[in-house]
Amino acid sequence: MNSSNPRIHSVTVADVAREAGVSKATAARVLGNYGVVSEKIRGDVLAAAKQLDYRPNELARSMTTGRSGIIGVVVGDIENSFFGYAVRGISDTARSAGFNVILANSSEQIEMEKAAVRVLIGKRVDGLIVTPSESRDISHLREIHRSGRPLVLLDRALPDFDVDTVTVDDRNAAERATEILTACGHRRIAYITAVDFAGHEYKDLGQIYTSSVRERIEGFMTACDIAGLLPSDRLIMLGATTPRATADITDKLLSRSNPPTAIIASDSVIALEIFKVVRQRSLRIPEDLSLITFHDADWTTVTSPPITVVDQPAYILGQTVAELLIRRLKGEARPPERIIVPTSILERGSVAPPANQG
Amino acid sequence: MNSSNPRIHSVTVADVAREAGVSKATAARVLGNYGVVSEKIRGDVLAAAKQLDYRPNELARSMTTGRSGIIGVVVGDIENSFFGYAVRGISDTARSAGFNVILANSSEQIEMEKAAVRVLIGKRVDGLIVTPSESRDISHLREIHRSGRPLVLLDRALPDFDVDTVTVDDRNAAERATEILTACGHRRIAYITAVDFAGHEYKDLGQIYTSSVRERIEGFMTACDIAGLLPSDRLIMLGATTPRATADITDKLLSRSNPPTAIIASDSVIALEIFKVVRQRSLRIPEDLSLITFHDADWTTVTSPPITVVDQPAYILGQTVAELLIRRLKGEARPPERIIVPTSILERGSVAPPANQG
DNA sequence: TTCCTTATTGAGACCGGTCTCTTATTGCGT
DNA sequence: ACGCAATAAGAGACCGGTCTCAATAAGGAA
Repeated sequence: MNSSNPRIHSVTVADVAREAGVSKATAARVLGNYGVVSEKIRGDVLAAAKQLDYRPNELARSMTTGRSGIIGVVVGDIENSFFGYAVRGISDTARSAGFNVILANSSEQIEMEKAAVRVLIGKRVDGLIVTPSESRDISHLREIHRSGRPLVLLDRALPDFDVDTVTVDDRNAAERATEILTACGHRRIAYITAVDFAGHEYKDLGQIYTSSVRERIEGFMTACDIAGLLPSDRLIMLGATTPRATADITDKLLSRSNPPTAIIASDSVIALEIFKVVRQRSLRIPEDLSLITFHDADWTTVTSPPITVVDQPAYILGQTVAELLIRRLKGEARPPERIIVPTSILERGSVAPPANQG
Repeated sequence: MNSSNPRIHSVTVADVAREAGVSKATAARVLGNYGVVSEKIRGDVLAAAKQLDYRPNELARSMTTGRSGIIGVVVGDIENSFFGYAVRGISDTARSAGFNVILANSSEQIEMEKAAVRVLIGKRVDGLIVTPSESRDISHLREIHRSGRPLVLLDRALPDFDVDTVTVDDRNAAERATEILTACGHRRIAYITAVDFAGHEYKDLGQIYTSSVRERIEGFMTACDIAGLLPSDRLIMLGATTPRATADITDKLLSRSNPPTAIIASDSVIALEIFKVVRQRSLRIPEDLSLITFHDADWTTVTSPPITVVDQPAYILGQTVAELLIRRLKGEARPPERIIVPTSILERGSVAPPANQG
């Protein structure tokens, strides 16, 4: 990056000091708002600063103080409105506490996540908020922690990593959602999630390295078991990472000789695609297929019928995680906390008893 | 912010140099990847760096180079998915060119916009991308420009401010959208926008300080005039800044003795609210009311009927604006460019001839 | 009036990099 | 074998702030 950028010369404390006829140290005291300075001198320096239009260089300030006033945030996918709200919650909370936010996207890929963390550490962020995309390889997270920088996990807990964490009650939510379906009479239910895995075929939980996904699947299976569903009628589908993939998965599912009578989508992006496929096949919701999705996305209220959702308070989640981090940043020392934010299920019109069939 | 944070001591070039038994300058050369160093020494230094787990301090690097590798972005409202896509376009483009992004939200308020710009300048961003919320007070933007930092305007042009700008063809888009309605037989049409103004009552264009809004209104009015609508039947509504306000405006509009037979919404957030109010009043789209909105939000395809939209290529817009900025950052000197990205209208099912009435 | 305490201001080191300028080596032509 | 150019490594200044410590001035007690 050999730029011809002719180094922008900006006004420094030294310039202001000269203009005001005081030492650099004194000018710095006034401008940096620390130490003690007489009222007269303060006035002089301020006047000089105004005169020269002085703007503090936060970079230089950060260098000496060791504090950058920046919080690094790594999320899986900003395009997903769930994360959008969460990020907004983080930003608002951070700003009102005087912090800025640098955002990075991992696309749910561990390598991109590691790269993002490396960059943020390089930028000397004061602390990090991460949505870990895997629970297997967390060396980079342990490293953050070891370096003394506060870290808070968002939306996904890591079992063997004891650090501040804010999640929703995924297992319970999935269980309750599934229960609604089984109570309604559904005996063959699919759960579609974005987690990918070589082969796309679900075999057992050992494959699943993302904690929230894992918990949801556990909740789903628990509810299925309680209702006495056959294991072969619990259809767990992985790999809905793109609209195209989601459509293919849904298509395949609905083309079976014994298709599921209900589907649970792990996020609203997936649900939207499912909805489109269903409509394209001229199936009716909820008569031919019941649908429940995680996240109360805006579109779920304007479809016909509106969609029953697991409402995750994304904004609050972001707010909470930011507050936790900021408290650490302010020096609060306490054992790691794991906050679980409750969800609620908003029953709308997308669930009905299945049409009777084999 | 008196933190008890015990300054995190990190490994520096000096530490690596000592470990490798070379001078600081030499270590810096291999670590910073500049200058010439013999292969042997390079190996030694790299080994020492690995050994000590050296991580460069980007802050310090930025201080001397004067370049931070950060692009500052100020948008009106990240929650609006239009901006969401645009920001994603910016981030992706920036990252692949080696830049990071700091995001700030102005909530479409000029004072917050100014504050955001001040903070970003303080952080010594290399360049800025701004969605100006007003075209009246742009002193802070002129200042950025004067300071030698590249600035590119996104989505909204500023007539008297000649700087790189990327917008869509708002005037034309609005005119075409309106034309679709008039051609269909509509004679009383409302245009609802988020721009606020004391009194909320539209009087004339002189009130409108946001260029894209202004252009759209101009396009709207032009099409109405061509179709021979009475000026009093061009209903321009300001102040749809919150869901609540939008609902109120829509309610008031539909409660008139002579309600409009068609509505154009200036963004998808507004349209969503209009849709909800319409449905709540048990009116049918398009039989009782035609609706067109700017921005092809995901929900517009899953309603019954799906909504006709002005498709603004938000991601491309973001990509383009970032590319323009990065070219400047790399030292390209050329007269300011104003790029206008074309939009297209996706005709779906929300427009039909009005039921005949007064 | 003299000494000590307290309030201000100044001088200069430091943060962790980059970069210029020197100095010490090495290699090549003749 | 000698001189000169090219190459590699070292020394130290600098970026723009913060912060410690010393120096000076003013005020109060004895």
